[in-house]
Amino acid sequence: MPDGKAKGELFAELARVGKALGNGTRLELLDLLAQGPRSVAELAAAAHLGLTTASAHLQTLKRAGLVTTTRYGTTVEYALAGDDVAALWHQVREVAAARVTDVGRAARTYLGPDDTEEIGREELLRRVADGRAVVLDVRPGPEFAAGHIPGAVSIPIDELAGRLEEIPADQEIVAYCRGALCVFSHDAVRLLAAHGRSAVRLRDGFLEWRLSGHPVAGPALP
Amino acid sequence: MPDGKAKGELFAELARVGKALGNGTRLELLDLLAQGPRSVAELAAAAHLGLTTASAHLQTLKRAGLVTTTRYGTTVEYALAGDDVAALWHQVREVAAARVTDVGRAARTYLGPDDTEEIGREELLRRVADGRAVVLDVRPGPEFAAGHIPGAVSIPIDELAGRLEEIPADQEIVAYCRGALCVFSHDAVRLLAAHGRSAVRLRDGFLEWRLSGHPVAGPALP
DNA sequence: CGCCTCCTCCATGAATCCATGGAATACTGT
DNA sequence: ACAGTATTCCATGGATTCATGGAGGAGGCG
Repeated sequence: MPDGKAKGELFAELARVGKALGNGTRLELLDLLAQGPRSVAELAAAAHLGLTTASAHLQTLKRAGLVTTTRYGTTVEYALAGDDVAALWHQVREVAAARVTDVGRAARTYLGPDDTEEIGREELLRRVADGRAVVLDVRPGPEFAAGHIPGAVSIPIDELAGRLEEIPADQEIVAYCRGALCVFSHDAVRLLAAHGRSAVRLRDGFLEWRLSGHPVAGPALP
Repeated sequence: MPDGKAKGELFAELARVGKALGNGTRLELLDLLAQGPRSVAELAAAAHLGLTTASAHLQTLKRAGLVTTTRYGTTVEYALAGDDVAALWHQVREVAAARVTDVGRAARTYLGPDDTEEIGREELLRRVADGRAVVLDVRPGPEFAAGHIPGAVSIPIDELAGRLEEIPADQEIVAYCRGALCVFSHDAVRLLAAHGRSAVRLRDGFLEWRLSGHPVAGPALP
């Protein structure tokens, strides 16, 4: 069977994509990049990594074709190579959540108790159309700027406690953040509830909103 | 930031799925399993692997939750854990084909020259409905038995040369095999063309047929 | 040109992965 | 219980990966 070598090479090339996904730190960087382009230093800070460590992992991702780089002066901006990569990352999470029992446990540990109500994307649209709810984006400012749900108000989770009065008191609040693995919206709903506000959480987050074809305001990914 | 540990653990758990995809041999096994359940010995033979090597990789896949095992007497049958895993494998291939330039080159080397005509799934259905074409499944017998396109005729590629007369001469032939990375249908179309038959190839293969929600004959995956 | 910022390259030791044989286990049939 | 088959467990050496420091570009600015 002379094609044994060619076949092995083909699968080895495919495995480069898999290898890139085989490290928790890289997945964390990928999750951040799914929200929008970032520089190396920003990514390192957001993921609590050393600069060289972050750079090394980003280059691994780049070699696997999952991210691209653009130079702006001295800074290098990394971005997801395309929405197919975001879809891949989403599918990894889907499979892991469904098949790896420890993922469910780890997710509950990270996200906290299951004490917040969540609604789906269609329900969000319905409540907004009815004028019943305001949509609150609690991600960091730059991520909101890179793209968000149309009509959403941006109050990063760090500033939420001090800016409560900016949210109309007579409306229900629907908070969202990055995605299913993001803790911000959980924290936001708890904080709002503690202040007597009626708040629910969007199931999943902005990544899934975008992947499911819903409209996005602000610059889109290339 | 006290949740740093929990977050790291969560991503590390997710990375177990990625790690499982980070080896060409395992991807090859996954590709075979996407066609239907198989025993360890069958998989080892199909992928030209040592028995212990195949067993070790299959257990890695199992630990990552991508496959399940069922015991039948002394033999252990491995199967994909679900269609979400097949979708993940498909998405890996999509991204790799689009983003890793070497994958395109390796695929061409493996699949051979681009000398065969291919048609899409809808076009296949149209030609069959018109009575113009017969559908030919050239995968090994057990894979056909595990599931196939309704109405397809099974002639494994190894036996095709000796069973040409079984195919009606007045019809066009649409050959398919496992998926986009499977060489059988390419070879089949070349062989049929060399014998003066009018033959085209289904784009992609059975995996994509099933994932896109088209009907399947024979036992389906759990 | 010097100097600063941002990032990449290089080297290193610890840890992990990989393929592979030989031994051990699980189950079947007699 | 015994022999036979299918699979897993175990040990091993070689290769790869990982995090992290320090040196080395690349580009902007005075």
